[in-house]
Amino acid sequence: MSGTQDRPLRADAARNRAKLLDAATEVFTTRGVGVPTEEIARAAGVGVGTLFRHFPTKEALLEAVMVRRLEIIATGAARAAADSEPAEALFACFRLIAEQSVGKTAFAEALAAAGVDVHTSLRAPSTAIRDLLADLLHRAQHAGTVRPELTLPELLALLVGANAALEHAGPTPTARDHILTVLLTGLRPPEQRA
Amino acid sequence: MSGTQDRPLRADAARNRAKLLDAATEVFTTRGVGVPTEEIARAAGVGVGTLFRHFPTKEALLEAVMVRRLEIIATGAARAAADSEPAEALFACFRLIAEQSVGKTAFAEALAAAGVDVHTSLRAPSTAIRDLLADLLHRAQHAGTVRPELTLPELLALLVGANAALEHAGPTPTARDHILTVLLTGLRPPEQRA
Amino acid sequence: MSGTQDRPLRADAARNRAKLLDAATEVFTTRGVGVPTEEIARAAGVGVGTLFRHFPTKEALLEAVMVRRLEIIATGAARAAADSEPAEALFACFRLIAEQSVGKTAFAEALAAAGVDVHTSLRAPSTAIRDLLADLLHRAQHAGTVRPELTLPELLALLVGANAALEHAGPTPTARDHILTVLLTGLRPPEQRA
Amino acid sequence: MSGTQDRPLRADAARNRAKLLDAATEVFTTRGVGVPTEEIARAAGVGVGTLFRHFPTKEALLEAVMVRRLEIIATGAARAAADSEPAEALFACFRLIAEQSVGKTAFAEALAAAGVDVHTSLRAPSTAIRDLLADLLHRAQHAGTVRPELTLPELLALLVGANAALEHAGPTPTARDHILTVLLTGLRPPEQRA
DNA sequence: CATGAATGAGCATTCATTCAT
DNA sequence: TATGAATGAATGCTCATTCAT
Repeated sequence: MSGTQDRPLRADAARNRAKLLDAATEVFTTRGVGVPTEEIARAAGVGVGTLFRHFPTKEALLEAVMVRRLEIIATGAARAAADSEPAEALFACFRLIAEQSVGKTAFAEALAAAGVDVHTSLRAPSTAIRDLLADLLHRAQHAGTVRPELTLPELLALLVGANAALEHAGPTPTARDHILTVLLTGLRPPEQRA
Repeated sequence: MSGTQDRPLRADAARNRAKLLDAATEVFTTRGVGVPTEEIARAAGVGVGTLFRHFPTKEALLEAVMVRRLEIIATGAARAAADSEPAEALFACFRLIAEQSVGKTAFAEALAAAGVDVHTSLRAPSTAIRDLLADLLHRAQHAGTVRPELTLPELLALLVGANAALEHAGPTPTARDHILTVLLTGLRPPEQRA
Repeated sequence: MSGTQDRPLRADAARNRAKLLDAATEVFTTRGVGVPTEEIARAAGVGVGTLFRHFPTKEALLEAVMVRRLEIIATGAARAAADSEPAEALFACFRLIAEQSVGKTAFAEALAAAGVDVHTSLRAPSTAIRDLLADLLHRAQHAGTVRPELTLPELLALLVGANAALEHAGPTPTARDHILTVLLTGLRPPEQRA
Repeated sequence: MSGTQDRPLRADAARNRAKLLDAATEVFTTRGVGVPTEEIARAAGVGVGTLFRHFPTKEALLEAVMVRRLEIIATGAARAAADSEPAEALFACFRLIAEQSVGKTAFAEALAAAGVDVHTSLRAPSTAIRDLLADLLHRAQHAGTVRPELTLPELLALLVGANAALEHAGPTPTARDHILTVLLTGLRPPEQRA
């Protein structure tokens, strides 16, 4: 269930991998993708060597960070899809993505890639999300709660846009609400009202 | 009226400056901000030395590129504001910004900065845009054609979002239209219809 | 007791640091302060990266070289002061400095700085030297073996001058002796004779 | 009378040459030999192009500056030699050189070169000085007013040393006097007194 | 296996010198 | 002829990646 099957991974090695992933997420998020690998290693409390043992490349590390985020989103999105009616679930997805992407335009780019090419390890989770959204979109359109002319790629683009807008809006809840309201209202067909 | 008063600039020097600005815009846009300065110089058909004579720093060059974009937007936005009623003008601004920002998340960040700090030379044009949008927003809200609870920062965030969404959507006109429609419809107050 | 407390430094790292210091001393001395850092790295048999890991700046490297020289001088001067009577000790200092400064006007400048500002790490050893010389000067003047009107700054200037003269005189022992004799005789008060 | 015979040099060209020489002397002296050529051109109130028309190389300019200094010294030294008895004339030379060399160890190096190789244009004036000093030295030694064992190279080295010492001592007249007194006294033979 | 020192290609920037205006 | 813009080799420094300890 967790990607490629390497041998089980010794307890401490697994711990280090996790520490690295956490540190990388934190550091990439707050200080950008430009930070030296050494910083990340330091933040994780390990040496660079260890970092490179777990992730053969800086890019691989970045990828792993993104995979994890995508998995969280996929899980959340699946839950939302099960619990609510389609348009509400879509709303929930916008929120989820926005939350997972705080401070992370670079991440949006990755999500963006969901529509096109991606590094292999991103394929699985992003396809999952994509399929789920496709399903929600169709169902909502059938239910007449989302504009019928919207295509999946357009919806993905809007998700990326939502992410960017919320990232730029900062943490104020009111602002975030207003922005999401605009987007969500816009998604509904003309004869509907929120 | 246009910043620091340098001497008029010799004909060829001006030509080179322009070539550099064009090349930088192109290269930064298509290949990101990470490209070596030498690439840009080469693309402009000049030596690195020339680049640095005109822009003392890579950052300064980036800034100049952004200033130019902001100025184009400001001009276009002003024209739109004069020609149409407020909500339509706002619509026009979304388009303008999206067009000027093709392939340019970094640029969106700059626009974003319109709301916060900026390098001095970005101040003027971004303030101009900001003021114009503030005016349009107020007028549209008075006219009842835009949701009354929206604030200027929120509108700016939505602009950034629109930019990101359109950038990700690619050049297909239909997709772009659908996306803008969603956003614009969402901006209108509940009792209005597009 | 020797400045900033870094961790003990791994064996090979220490070896490289030493190699760098030696190479830098040699290269700076024979070819001037203008040599590219790469030359120094090559001379030390390491990569540039290593050089910059040990000394964050070219200037820092130069400083380290000077600190070492000053420390050697300080040690030797202290020994001389303990062993001989003041005027003789002063004589010994002139020699010491001249030996440590072969081919090194830049170094003289550093010593010069003993009288004025200096980078922090040069402070300690240069102050030590300065204090020692101050003491020797006073004692010699009390003993009536050095001109009473001479001040410490003047003595330092003469040291710098001795250094320059000997550097220019080259290695011939006779010439060096003659020069030192002139200087030392000059230091004695009128009613004394060498 | 002024080195290589180029065609007479138009009035304004001559003026520019002079301005450049003055500016270079000033700038090299106060800010070191490292200053960009453009600075010097600016200080002279001309363009770089003009600088390079007059002096084909930065080094050539530096050389010209030194030649002029050497000529001044040579002239002064000649006058001193004519006016006073040998030891006094030597004293005068030390002063002269020190004055011409304010802030200029680099210059001392050049003078130093008087004893060895030199760029061709420095040959003439430095030889003149050298010959003059040789003559003064011999006469003084015959008169018994300078140590008999001193050779010309040693005297030159002492001049360089004097220059360095005075440069380091700064402008205070007392200090300069004390230093010169030490040196001059040291030059006298044991049985003499100042 | 972890560590952190070593490596060196890569990059921004400077500056002596040339050449179009 | 004077000007100052253009040139590009050279330099100090960084950072992903490797490897000895």
